Amino acid sequence: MVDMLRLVAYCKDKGFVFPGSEIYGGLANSWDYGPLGVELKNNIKRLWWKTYIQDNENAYGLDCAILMNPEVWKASGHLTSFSDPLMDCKECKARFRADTLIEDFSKGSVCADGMTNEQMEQWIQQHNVACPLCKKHNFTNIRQFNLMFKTNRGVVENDASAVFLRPETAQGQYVNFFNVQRSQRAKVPFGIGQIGKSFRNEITPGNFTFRTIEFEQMEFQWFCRPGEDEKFYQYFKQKAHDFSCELGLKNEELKYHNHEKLAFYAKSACDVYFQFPFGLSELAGIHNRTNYDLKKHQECSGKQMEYMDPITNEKFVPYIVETSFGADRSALAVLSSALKVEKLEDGSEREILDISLKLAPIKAAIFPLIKKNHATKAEQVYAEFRKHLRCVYDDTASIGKRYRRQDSIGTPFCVTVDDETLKNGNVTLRNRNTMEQTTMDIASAISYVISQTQI
RNA sequence: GCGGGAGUGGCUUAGUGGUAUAGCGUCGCCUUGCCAAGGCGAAGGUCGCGAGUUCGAGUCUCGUCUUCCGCUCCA
Repeated sequence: MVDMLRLVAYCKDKGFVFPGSEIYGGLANSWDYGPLGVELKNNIKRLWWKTYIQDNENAYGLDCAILMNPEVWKASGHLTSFSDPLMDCKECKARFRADTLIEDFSKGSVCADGMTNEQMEQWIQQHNVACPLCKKHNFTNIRQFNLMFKTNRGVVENDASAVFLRPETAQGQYVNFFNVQRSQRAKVPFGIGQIGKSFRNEITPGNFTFRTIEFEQMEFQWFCRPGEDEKFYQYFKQKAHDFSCELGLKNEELKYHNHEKLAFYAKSACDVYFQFPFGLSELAGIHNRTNYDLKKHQECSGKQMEYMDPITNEKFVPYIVETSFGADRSALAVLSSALKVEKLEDGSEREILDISLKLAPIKAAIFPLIKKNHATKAEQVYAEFRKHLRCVYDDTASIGKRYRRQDSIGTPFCVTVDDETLKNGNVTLRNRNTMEQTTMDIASAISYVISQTQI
């Protein structure tokens, strides 16, 4: 596997990923997908959609608003658990939560929950609270650290108009549970999925596109009867594995970790880990969230969230098994897994993107064998191909160099136009995986490439 | 957020206070009948950004942004 520096350089060089706002010196943890990157990511999203929505019995798509009623985030717990009052010790540089400092110092006799930041600062000063690590008394002021991005609705900046950019897409599926159920006449168990951007104000440097302040999630929520949740949880663990393999990730690059320490909403949780160049890290998560979310929304909204089973006439708040894939992480995993560097005999190196035919950003490249003899015909062939497939045309340099260029970005098929094409319309189709060359007419070549590469 | 490195055409890089180097890549022409051949030519850099010191700064100082390594944090 290539190292991270090489991968980042490759991505910029070929047009997969560029640093965000680069001409202004960039913006930390933001990246732009280039011409090839957007094709790759779209292919990944299409494959996910096909796997989880299209080719899945009783599953429905959704595309929710990024800005939601702030009450949603109260109900989900994000407004409290995503927001920490932080203080740093100026002496030893350790960081603490102010409420934890107070509660630990008072041995639990003081509850800091109702205190304002000013009150907490005052309390810490009055009681001469020492740094638990270095025992000194030199804290910074409280800085409110909220993982959610806040913005304002309307023209007046005040708390009444504060709205948040969603930190996960899942809540959109939860609040629309009955809209989907009713409009689609869906029966539990059924699933709702969506692909969309989420935003988190992360402080951690990000390992390229692995952790960014703005990222795309592919989330699928399966709503089921209480008691069936563990069965479906096992089912979706297997499905996540199958999808990872369909991305072209190899068995030995994937690891599974069942959580013992669980988040407040989950009954059981499993993460899919991928061996990234910087280490083993999370690619996806499967969570049995129980009926926690819908019950919370029932409490907070006052709306009934109980489903009436039309066959048994039972009423229950559905359990939810969530499968959450990172779209950007998936793209990064695919690139990490596929990029190979070959050492040649003369000491130079060549890059090869050994990516699956379905995910390849460019499906075919069309070449005239000799520019001055075959360019006109080749341009016509290109015009035919691009009606059906994402493809490119290249008439520069030698034919071998053009093959190598396409190999370096994972293009599965190269189509060469030569004298024979001028005579009888046959082109030469070269397959990157097998290195085989076959001759066929243009229409057959297009059909064949479509059949091999479409999702 | 803390500590320490780094930033010169797309990439790699020379340059230790006196007019900005080269290779690769890219583009054009010639050549080339199938896996990075060859020849000729061209474009592309206010040296991350902003101040300061100096007659003069890519080079020294300060700030700032980005990035890498190590901590810290992490639904």
